[in-house]
Amino acid sequence: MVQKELVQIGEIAKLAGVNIQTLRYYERRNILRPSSKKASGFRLYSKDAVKTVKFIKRAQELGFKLDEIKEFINLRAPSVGRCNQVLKRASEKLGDVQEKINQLKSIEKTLKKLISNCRQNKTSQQLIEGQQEAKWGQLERQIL
Amino acid sequence: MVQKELVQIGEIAKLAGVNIQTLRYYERRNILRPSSKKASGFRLYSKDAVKTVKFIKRAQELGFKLDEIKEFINLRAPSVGRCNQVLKRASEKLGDVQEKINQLKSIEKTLKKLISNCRQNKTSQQLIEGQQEAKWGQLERQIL
DNA sequence: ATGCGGTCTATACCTAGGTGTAGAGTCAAG
DNA sequence: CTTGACTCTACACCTAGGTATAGACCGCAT
Repeated sequence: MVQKELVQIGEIAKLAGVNIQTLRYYERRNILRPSSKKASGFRLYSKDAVKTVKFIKRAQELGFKLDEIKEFINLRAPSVGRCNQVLKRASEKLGDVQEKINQLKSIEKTLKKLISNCRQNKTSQQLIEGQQEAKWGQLERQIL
Repeated sequence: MVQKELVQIGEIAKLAGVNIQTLRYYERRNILRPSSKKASGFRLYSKDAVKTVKFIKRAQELGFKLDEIKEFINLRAPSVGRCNQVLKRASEKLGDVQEKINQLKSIEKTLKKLISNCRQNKTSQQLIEGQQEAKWGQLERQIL
């Protein structure tokens, strides 16, 4: 009901910055299907597909597998009808996402300490080795 | 200067919940080396290695590649001496981490909306299809 | 001194997620 | 009605990150 404009696979690939083969692969994996096909077999995508592909790529960088990403994507389209189902899956996903956020925040905190430690080091040039060691030791136990 | 207690590879693998081969693989990749080796060639690890392995696994779930994780780990040990270097790498890493956090937060937000939308749906059972559609459309444009 | 579990190296194999290639069909422009 | 860019299917190949297997060695308890 939007995006009447259909484009070919090469256009989507270029705009989304991925290989054409990747799009065909996503189709095989049932992750992203073209809106339609010409009689000749040419795939036709709505331009929204670009956003979907970019979402997929972003989600991958966040450590989600393609199958998980598929679930994210499925949370919308087929949902009209089985809302309980969506509620369940979405809540699970939300938990995963929040867990990842917490893990990252803990890494963030450690990095910040590492950095501020290092800056102190710089200002008070050449600290006594012993103290230095002790500090690194502390951080080690936090980061790992 | 801590953890004098050295254990064999199988112990670390069991405690960290990974395959023994994985530890040998990490050694080949220079990500995690045993503290020492017996004359016989048996690897000996300090128990801290368990934490390191768990950190590696967590970082992988967050979408970091082994090479990136290696950098994280290297931010500590060899740092005594070249603090500027650490400062630089750590700041870059911090940026990456914060970017990931933001991406995840945006997904989190979308999921929350999806969920609350769905709950409304449930209470006001069977909404008019048109309105329903409109709502899903909105979310789609946010999530992707 | 021997049996048994743990470990060694080396090499082969596996899965996820693509990427490249060949050979043929499509289609708009000239 | 041909040419060049684009696309099709099918299949082979690639990288990262492991995992499995074979054949030999270690080391402690019986």
